[in-house]
Amino acid sequence: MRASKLYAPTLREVPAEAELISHQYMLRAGLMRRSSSGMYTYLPLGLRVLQKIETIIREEMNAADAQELLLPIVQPAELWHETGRWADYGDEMFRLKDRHGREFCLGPTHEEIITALVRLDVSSYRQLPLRLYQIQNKYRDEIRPRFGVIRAREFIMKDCYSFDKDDQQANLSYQAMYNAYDRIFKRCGLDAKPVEADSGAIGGDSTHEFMVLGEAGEALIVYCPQCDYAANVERAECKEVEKVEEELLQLEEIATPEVKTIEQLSEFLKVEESKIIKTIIYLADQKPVAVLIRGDHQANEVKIKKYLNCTQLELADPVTIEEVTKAPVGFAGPIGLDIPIYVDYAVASMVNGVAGANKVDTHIANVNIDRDYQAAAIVDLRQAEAGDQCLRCGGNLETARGTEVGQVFKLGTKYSEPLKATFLDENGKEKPFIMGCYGIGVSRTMAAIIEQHHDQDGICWPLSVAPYQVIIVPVNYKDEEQRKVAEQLYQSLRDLGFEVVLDDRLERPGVKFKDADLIGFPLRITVGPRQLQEGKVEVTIRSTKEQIPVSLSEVEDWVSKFIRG
RNA sequence: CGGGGCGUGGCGCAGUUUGGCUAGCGCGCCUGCCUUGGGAGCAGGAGGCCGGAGGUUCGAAUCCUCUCGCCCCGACCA
Repeated sequence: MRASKLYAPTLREVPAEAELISHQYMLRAGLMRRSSSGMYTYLPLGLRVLQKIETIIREEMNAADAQELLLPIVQPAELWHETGRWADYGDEMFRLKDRHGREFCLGPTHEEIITALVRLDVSSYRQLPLRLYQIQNKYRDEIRPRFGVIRAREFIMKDCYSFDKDDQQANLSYQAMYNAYDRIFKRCGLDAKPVEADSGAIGGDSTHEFMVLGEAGEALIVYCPQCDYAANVERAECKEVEKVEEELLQLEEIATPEVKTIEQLSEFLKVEESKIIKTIIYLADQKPVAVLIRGDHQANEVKIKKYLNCTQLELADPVTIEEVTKAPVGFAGPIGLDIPIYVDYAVASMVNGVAGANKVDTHIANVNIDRDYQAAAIVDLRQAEAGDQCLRCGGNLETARGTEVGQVFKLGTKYSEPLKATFLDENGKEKPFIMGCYGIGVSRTMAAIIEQHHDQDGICWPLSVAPYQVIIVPVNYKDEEQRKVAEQLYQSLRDLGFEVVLDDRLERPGVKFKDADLIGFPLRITVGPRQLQEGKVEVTIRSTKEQIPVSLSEVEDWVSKFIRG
């Protein structure tokens, strides 16, 4: 490709819309442009990167015995009614009607439609295991799209679904995908860490997320530096805490005018936040419940939701709180509450804690479980944090941020049962498929790669996903000798099957170097008067900025060795 | 949905508070000269319904009302 004809409009300045490095570089390097909030056009260079990533995914999926197909983007509402997700998905689903008034959605995911397909055509255990995947656009009307392609409303995803006859076989599918993901991300040059995760609305009992660690990440994870335990904080379990043996003191009301937050209370009473009981009133499927968390801990709504087995969980509004506690917001406490009280382990082990008195401007000291209030249950309800003990080895957990690039789920029969997708087993017995689903955010992976491979000058693409492998830059394209050498090299490298751009623009060298760095070609071959005198050109490795003079007769070999090893 | 901010040429911005005459600047773009190892220089030029609608006024980018779009924080979601 000749740079003079390449549609890669680079920008010198950072567009105001971009905050993340990856987002900025994707715009500046001319990989993509925004069309509307959360929707992007991929320009030729961006598309080439996507295709490289997709090729890696296809190779590994095929190697794991998955077969590619292509499902429709527009899906009928009926299928979603069968699983109940037409209602559950809520505003995040893009919905539309055809001219007859029939309802459809733009697929946010494809479990329903693939299960409906397989139930038609697969009826015997002999046809299993079956693993099917596609690379497709997905649509989710995110409440707030952000970070460019990382949280977009239209995005590209590889999704794979496995159908097995029993748990044992399903575990093999899960493991095969898990291993394939490891290889895929490695080949993309990504350092992706598998972490235990919560299964969320998709459902299922076991799941791992593949996280690319970095400041830009939206998810918080905890990991153990001593063993290989790693989990999303939403999922990470916290240990039961042993009760301190201490004398129970008498309840004592304390006037705390205008003291409403844990921080203020700790300051006011000169008491550590860990001695304070935080009483949070939630509405779980519209019914009020109280959750007790230690003052210095964070409530984990995913855990709460899961334990209560409710579909909706939200903080109660001030009116409800006053109704339930008979006090304004800020003075809720467990004593005398007549709604179910769910107590976190850490609170259950507290002795003589401080809590709200359910009375305006008042708190109570020396609150103790069982003696002063009854728990509906004592469970793990808080968010894990740095310094917590590792459940596996007892080490001290650390936290990190991560971007989720892939997730693997064991679904069980969550979809096959309601959709009546069954087969006959060896004994002629009808059984629902044991399913799994496995996603990779392809467009997001591109951004994640940039997050991990860039410097102040631009992107440093790993060879495996670079839009082109080499750029040839004649310092002065008008110079006859430089042009001749550059053109010859361009020809011979392309003949050898390399992906090459020739920068034939009549720009000054600085402009061409800046663009080459920004776009991030792994190799740059500079054809300039200095080296040419000695019959050489200069090869620059983008990632290290290393400059190597190579004689003209050896360039092809050098490049070949670098790229093909 | 709540809070905050922004919409002025392709990109980045000034001008808006205190209305005023041809709406500016930098970058990019076009033409010519010149230059060619890290975003050169000189000269000339193209390009703007000031997001949109309505209103106030002799006069609106500027004031008022409504509306649309975009970004950030949060709630949300995986």
